[in-house]
Amino acid sequence: MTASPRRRVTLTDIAKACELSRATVSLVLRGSPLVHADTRARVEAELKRQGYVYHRGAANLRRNVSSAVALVINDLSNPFFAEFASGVDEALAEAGYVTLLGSTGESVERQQAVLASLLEHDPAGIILSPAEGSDAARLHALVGPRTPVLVFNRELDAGWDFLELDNHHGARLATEHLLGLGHRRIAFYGGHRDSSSCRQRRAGYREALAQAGITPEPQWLVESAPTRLEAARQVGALFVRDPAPTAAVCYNDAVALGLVAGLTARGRRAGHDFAVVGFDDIPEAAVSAPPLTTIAADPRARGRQAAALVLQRLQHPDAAPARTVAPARLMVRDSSGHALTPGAPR
Amino acid sequence: MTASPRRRVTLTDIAKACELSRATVSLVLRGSPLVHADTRARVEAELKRQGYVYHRGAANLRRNVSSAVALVINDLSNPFFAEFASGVDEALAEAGYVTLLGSTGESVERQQAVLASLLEHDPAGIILSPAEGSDAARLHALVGPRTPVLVFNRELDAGWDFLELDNHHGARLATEHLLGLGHRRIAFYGGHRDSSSCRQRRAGYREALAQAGITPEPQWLVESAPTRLEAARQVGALFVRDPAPTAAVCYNDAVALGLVAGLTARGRRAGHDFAVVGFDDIPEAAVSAPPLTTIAADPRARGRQAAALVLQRLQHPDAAPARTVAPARLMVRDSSGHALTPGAPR
DNA sequence: CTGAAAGCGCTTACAG
DNA sequence: CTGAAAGCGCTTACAG
Repeated sequence: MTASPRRRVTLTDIAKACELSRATVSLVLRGSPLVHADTRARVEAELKRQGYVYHRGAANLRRNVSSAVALVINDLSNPFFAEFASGVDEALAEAGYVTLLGSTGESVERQQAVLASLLEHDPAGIILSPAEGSDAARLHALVGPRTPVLVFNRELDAGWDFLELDNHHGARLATEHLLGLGHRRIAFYGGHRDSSSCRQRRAGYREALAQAGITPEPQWLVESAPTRLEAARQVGALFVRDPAPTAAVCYNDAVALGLVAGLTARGRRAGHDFAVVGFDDIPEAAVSAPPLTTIAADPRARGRQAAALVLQRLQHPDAAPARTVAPARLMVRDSSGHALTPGAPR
Repeated sequence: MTASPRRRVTLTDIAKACELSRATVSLVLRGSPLVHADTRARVEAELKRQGYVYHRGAANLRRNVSSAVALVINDLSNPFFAEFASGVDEALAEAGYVTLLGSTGESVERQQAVLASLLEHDPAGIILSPAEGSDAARLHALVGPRTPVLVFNRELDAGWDFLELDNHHGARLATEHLLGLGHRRIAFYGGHRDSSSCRQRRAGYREALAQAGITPEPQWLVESAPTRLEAARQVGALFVRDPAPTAAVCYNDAVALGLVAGLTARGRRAGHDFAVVGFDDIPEAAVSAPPLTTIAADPRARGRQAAALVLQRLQHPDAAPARTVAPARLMVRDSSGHALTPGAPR
């Protein structure tokens, strides 16, 4: 580790110093059993002495392989995606891959630009959580047939592998939980109707209500951007007319926490006079006040799963596209409160 | 965009199809004005027709440049780092660089491994938020003299650029705010004594207290892992003996939110009978219940700044290492409550 | 304005 | 067990 000059130390430098060919040094690097033990030791000492750093890009170019996987998500400041990215990166690192990060900020145009840029770095595969409004054909034309894509979270009809959360079933579980506690006027709060995950969650909610003989009223369906702040701002919409809902299934936890905050600001208490269920089980859900009843999606585990699926696809490029459904689990905490006492809020 | 075979389309393919040399096609790609307009048009049509994707790795190898920057952080599931990473990625993408992600999970050993792996991908520079207990000499030996490093958040005596938060001043601001509200028994809550950012924040806290003629008692100094959950568990330590503190400066927002939750669990209300100030201003701070008074570090802006600093270093490899201090700003919200009424909680 | 040639740092049959 | 040679996909002086 001499305080060497700026020039990169290459295989050729090591070969020269050891009076060997580059081929032999390369064999040492790749751990070939062909090399004589003494030669190996000499080379390894010299590698260390000169502070050699393997140039994986050059090797990959020659071998026609890639050791990178691109991860394209909406935005890391959404904790769900941060956890997801964390899981992806962890699993990829374990498998010897490096993660190339890209954020779309939920913009279809930025998504095209980001993908185009990442593709130039020759990723072995892509994990893509599509921006809202993505056009499958356009994406497919951009990515081409050589790079496998694992789509996460939002369906995309592009013939790629798909890892989906069980949105429908999760929302059913949430709604049935509230019905079981005696609620009859249950809102579906937050999210945009045109997002596929939101549509699926609403469908599960409607199905559970229908089975209980209930048709949701317009006032029970409140849209909002899927952020805490926006959700907090919309709370008034639930209470414009009596009788107002007594409970809400929320599009996600961010929205649920916003709803809780908005209720507090209006002098109501989640878990006491209004029951709230979230979706995602982000880390804050367990420690918010009150702790949030929610549907666990375990984004970190989903990240690991996405990494595993894309790596598996690299082994079997010609297998049929797979659809994987990640299970949803109800986590009961305080925000959904206790059973409604008969005759309480009518 | 023909549904082409699996083989990669290269410059050579385009050159052949256009009956030109690879050199000319390369000039088209790089936008050289030398090429005749007609030739350019022909080439560009063919590039599109065959779905050509530029292989930046090969070009970089030949040109001896790199278009990647490595970002090594503790963990994306910490929202502070998620925001930071988001800002880094955004600014790097704008400058035409791609972000290589690495997480240490606060382990010095994983940090060595992650860096070694990332270095093999030949990053132009590294943005490193060092794991606790990092050894500067060991890191320097690993990275070598060729790759510039921008250290973020925790000081590291390795002769690299350093972007630091103004921890000392921030904690002073927080403490003076509480003193100004009439508090005299002010705790410093959370964090580990051996982390440099924690030491600096404590020093600012002590300095402000000293200036008010106050010496902190042992009971006022509570250590905890810097997470919400751990912080919530330690709350009892503040109240083991009377008189207990009436306010706390927290190591960071995660800890502050944990403290708020712990207080609630013990029947106390942050902002009413106990004043809480956080540090970082993570997104939740503004929307928690109660909203958190805190020191804004604006991690996304810090991320952009870190990216700018490392890119600037690439232009001036031989300039002296720079230390940049990012300003701290007090954000007053509800968790620090109103002025103590004289004679209230003694 | 275009082409022939060399080379970035590595690997991999193929000889010996 | 080791070496000479070709080649991955690109760029860049240098000629013409």
